Amino acid sequence: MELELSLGVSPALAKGTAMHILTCTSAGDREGHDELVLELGARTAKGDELDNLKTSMQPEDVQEEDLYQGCPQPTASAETGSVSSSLRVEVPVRQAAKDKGGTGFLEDSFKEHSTVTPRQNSDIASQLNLGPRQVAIWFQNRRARTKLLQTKEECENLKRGCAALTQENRRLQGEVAELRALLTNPASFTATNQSSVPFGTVQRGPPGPISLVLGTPRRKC
DNA sequence: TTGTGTTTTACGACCTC
DNA sequence: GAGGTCGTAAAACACAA
Repeated sequence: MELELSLGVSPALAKGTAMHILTCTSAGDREGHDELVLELGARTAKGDELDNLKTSMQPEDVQEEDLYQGCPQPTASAETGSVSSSLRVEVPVRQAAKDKGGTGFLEDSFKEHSTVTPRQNSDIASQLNLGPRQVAIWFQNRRARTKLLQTKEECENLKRGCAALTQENRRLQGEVAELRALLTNPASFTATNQSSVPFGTVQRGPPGPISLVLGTPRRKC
């Protein structure tokens, strides 16, 4: 008897790349019970192994606690041959990013330099038990995230600047309207609107352009 | 529990040096 | 050609209803 269960189909699976296989094999009859052998492996849909999976998913490297971190471990019943509980494989990079201290080893490396040389890449990969490609992709995505955050920040600054300019524009338009009103009806220049046009008088001179003369503020007595 | 929005991982296409 | 960005899919995750 051999059961093959597909686990955690990644997007790559649909594109013909990676799939995790849990193989459940019946290895004979002992005292009336089948012995169940569970194998966890990784292979692509084409049957070849992937670089990242080689390093992170090889059965001999994988600790059970790592695989089922935060999840109930699956139990296999020899009586029924059924596998219960939900199976979930922690994305190794996610875990690695959390490990090695609070901010994460990868984050620390990124703070030092946002790009890594192939040498640094493989160093980090070996320290975190990840594939070099996983590390490279993590840095790519991290750079993209930084850029996105910067863009958002710039966008917010521009919005703020725009709002301030709009406000200033409104104020100036109001001033222009008041001054225009003064030009058409100077008699309306009362005490109330004097305050809104401080220190200014409108002079009507000889025919030609009308000028606004700014004076000095009057002292209160 | 479920629906929904966000984040993370991974990839292919394309670009640049 | 190596290594970068960009756009995207899908899984994982967070959280409100």
